[in-house]
Amino acid sequence: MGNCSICAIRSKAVDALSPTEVEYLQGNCAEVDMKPGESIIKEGSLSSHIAYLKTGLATIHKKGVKGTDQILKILQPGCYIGMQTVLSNKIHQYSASAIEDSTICYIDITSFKDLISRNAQFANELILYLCRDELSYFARFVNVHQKQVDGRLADTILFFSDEVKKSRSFQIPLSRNDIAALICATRESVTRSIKDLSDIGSIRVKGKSFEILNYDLLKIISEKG
Amino acid sequence: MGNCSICAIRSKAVDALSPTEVEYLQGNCAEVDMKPGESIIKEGSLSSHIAYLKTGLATIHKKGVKGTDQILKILQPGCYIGMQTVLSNKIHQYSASAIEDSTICYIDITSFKDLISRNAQFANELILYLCRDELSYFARFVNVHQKQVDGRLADTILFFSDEVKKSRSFQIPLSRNDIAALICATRESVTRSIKDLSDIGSIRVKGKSFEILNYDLLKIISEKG
DNA sequence: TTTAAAATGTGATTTATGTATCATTGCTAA
DNA sequence: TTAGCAATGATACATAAATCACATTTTAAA
Repeated sequence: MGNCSICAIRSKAVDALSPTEVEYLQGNCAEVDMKPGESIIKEGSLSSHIAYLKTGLATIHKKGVKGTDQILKILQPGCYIGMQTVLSNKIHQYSASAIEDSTICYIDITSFKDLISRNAQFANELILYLCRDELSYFARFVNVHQKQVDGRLADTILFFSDEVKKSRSFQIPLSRNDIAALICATRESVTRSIKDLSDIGSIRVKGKSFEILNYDLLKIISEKG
Repeated sequence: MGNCSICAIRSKAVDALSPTEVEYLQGNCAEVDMKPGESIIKEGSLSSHIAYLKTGLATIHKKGVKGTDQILKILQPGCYIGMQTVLSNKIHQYSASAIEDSTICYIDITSFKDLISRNAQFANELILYLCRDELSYFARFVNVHQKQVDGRLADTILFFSDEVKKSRSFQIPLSRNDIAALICATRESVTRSIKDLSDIGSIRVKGKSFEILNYDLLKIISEKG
């Protein structure tokens, strides 16, 4: 069981809670360690808890008409998982899985709802969170449709470098198939695109290890599509 | 100036306000009539108000790397416009335009924020609204990438029939270009796809007038992609 | 270590859709 | 009405990316 009051990466929403409320939250949440590949929440299952990614890295993914999953987002510490579903629906509308060693806090949904109606500032922070989150999907939606595979792959590599790993040399903890599901392409196209970007000298890739050799060039490809 | 307290299509969130709060809201909002094509909010502009679609029909759209706009959503009465931007950002991240005669209520953003921090139930309803909204984008995101143009067009026709016009025979107040921007295709593909769906006898189309001849067939195309 | 299974790379081929071009229709306004 | 312009339809062509099929590498297991 974690201690929410001293949690270093607790959300802004939790910051808005009173000590008593934090204690209440803490009493109704459970911390779980997860290995890559483990399922955090599952599309189609009944939702009794919402999850909070405390440490690690995860994806949310959703089944499409073709039967395969599309990765909607890479989640970093500080993300709520399943909040949209829990509040407006009884069944999870998407899945989430760890892709690195992660710690998840499962929060009882009734308690969570309780806090929302009791503390307007808590609710307010959640609204901000949801707004930001939705705007990021808008940008992603438009980008994915106006860029071709090379541009989308460049986006992803830059995202991992700039936002996640904060380094020019890093591991992307996704299979080629996963990357394809993320950038809306096929495994083969991802392979070819990695080759393209390597051939022009913008990146060096070995398995899951990526290194950015020419950041500006990669940026250009990302921006022109 | 509208009268929020007797507004027939006011949001659930406003339902949660006290009479005094409704009066406060009313004092800080302005009702505007709009013609098709008129801009409700504009991407890149400073946001001082959020909008509420009282009557009519509108789109939200966002500029992509290619320079052209992608339509993110068709808005029906009861939708908030620019809420995501206003709460987390100073600049509108997307545009909205009327596509039929519409009535828009512009709400002063400071007042709106005020109400959120004063009334937890109001905030709670907004959270529900945002959650539902985001989930709809998840579904749309996955669909658009796993269906081809015929399936996406079928989706759109079914959407207008089932959700908007509640009839098998109706007008879609969008140009071919607009439809293309909505289903992530080109004008030419839309034309071809309309011809496809007509040829198999699922629809009859004349200009902007659509009639569904074989609902089940259209549904199959929508579902199989 | 050896073997099996999964993931990845590669090339050939197909296909859906974009691009380009031009004809036609319909609408707006004088 | 007629001119002018935007929207639409239609067709030929180009291409990005999917699909298919198979080789190779990596990983996991025995």
